[in-house]
Amino acid sequence: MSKTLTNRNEDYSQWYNDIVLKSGLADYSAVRGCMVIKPHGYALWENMRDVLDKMFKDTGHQNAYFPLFIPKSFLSKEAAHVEGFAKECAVVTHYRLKNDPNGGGVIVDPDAKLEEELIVRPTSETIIWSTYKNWVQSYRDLPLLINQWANVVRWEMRTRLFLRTAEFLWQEGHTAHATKQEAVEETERMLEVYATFAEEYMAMPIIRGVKTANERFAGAEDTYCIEALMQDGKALQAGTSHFLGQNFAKAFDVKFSDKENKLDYVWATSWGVSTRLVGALVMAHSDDEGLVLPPRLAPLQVVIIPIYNKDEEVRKRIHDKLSGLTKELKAKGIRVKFDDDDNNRPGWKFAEYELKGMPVRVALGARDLENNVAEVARRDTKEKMQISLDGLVGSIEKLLEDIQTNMYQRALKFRDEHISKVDSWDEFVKVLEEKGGFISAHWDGSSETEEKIKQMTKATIRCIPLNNVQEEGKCILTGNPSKERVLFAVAY
RNA sequence: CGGGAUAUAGCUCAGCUUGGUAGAGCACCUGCUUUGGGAGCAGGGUGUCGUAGGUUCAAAUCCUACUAUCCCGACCA
Repeated sequence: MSKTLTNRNEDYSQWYNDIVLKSGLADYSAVRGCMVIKPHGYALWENMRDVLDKMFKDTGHQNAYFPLFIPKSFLSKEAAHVEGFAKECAVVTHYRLKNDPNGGGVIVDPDAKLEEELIVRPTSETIIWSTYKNWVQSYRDLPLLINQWANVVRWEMRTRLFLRTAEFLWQEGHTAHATKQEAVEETERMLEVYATFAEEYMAMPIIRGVKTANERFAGAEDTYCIEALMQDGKALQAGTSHFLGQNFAKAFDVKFSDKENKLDYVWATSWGVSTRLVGALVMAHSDDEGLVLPPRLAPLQVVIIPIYNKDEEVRKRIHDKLSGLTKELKAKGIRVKFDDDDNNRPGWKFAEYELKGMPVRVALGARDLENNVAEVARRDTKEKMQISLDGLVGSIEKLLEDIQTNMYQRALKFRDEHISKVDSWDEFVKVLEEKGGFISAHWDGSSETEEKIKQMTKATIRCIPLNNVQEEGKCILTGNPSKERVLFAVAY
């Protein structure tokens, strides 16, 4: 019983840390703010990456790879961009170590100072746009649709496993277009890719929206986002897609000749999701017994556990039956593990696979064999069923789909119950304190008001939902006129 | 970067007040018995007591500095 988790209701943060560590997703590392992603966590990320990668390619993008290091001067070319990232950049100043003449191991060789310092990329707009300058001359070179899978570094003061670490893995798409309209369409298209991924694969409902000026990406004209709601009532930005206008094209002088042979700057987008999605997945679905993973992303979808007894003949029959079942499931493309390891007993395995979030567990013992059934347990509801061995593969296939759907519906219900329409300041504060979740309220559109609300309540405007209903109202704080409601929440 | 806490076996922690040669549980290893919700018995190994100084005959224990981690703030995907 060494792996009991902190109760979700007692201490949500501690529960989150416990579950990430004990389910084997990740571990702390020797480096401040950086984590080790363990095989179970990395397998989850690989599945996310593979699905997204296919979606990117299906929408016409190609992968490429740009350097980890960015010359310091590049970063200062776009004013808003510098301001956004300067405070959290790791800087490389030297390129060589040497033995300490005083015997203290190695030291930085003071003679190996770089002429120009290098920044470890916090994001790659600058290095990429300095390159695009050479790639784009004519409208025939456009659109340029590139994505890269990479690691980035942002020197965060306070880190949390997956949600905010100094180094993280992500993908960043960077595209160049001939017209503003095309670029805006691309921005929206990729937001929709993220939304589809969140809903259909992560089983996580999200709200599509646009950020306010305060929350906008440094250097963007418009930042679109998908916002998810975690079980503790806090919001989490799960993906962003930016319309960059001509800001980077101007900063890096990326021009093209159009059909009329007129020179113009290209229009840009960038978009990204990160390993933060793993944290989102954990906080959206998991419970006090451990992870609950959606079948479409779970590293393993089905675990099969034999329950043997002393009888060698029965043991062999159980083993043969389950080996056969494993093969059949694999043939159907189901990710399955037959845990025939004799070192751990069934009870231990049940608990362990629940902790790891395995969607479906099949157990078979002598008793079941006699009745021609298997015990099938689903992780999302913890329901156990006796299912006939005849047609078991079909039952499991269907069950995996049911689980995927049920997880989404359950999260959707929770999310919808946690969007509160509020029309007075007192109510706003009360709902924030007592219920959490999204608050749909009127706002006068000014950054000052948004900032005040943030200081008073910690709540920020998560987004202005796309296709938002236009409705006359009064700002929740100032009483000034407003044309639409926006979504507030305390966020991760 | 400010406030708080912590640092001892792989993990969780006791020991520190009152200085005297390092402890428990879990995990691990061996064997046997077991196997339907984190097995039982027997035996066994495990330490630079976070790092560096200082006080002392003697430091896990007292003092100083440093480092790291966690929690709470400011900042952020």
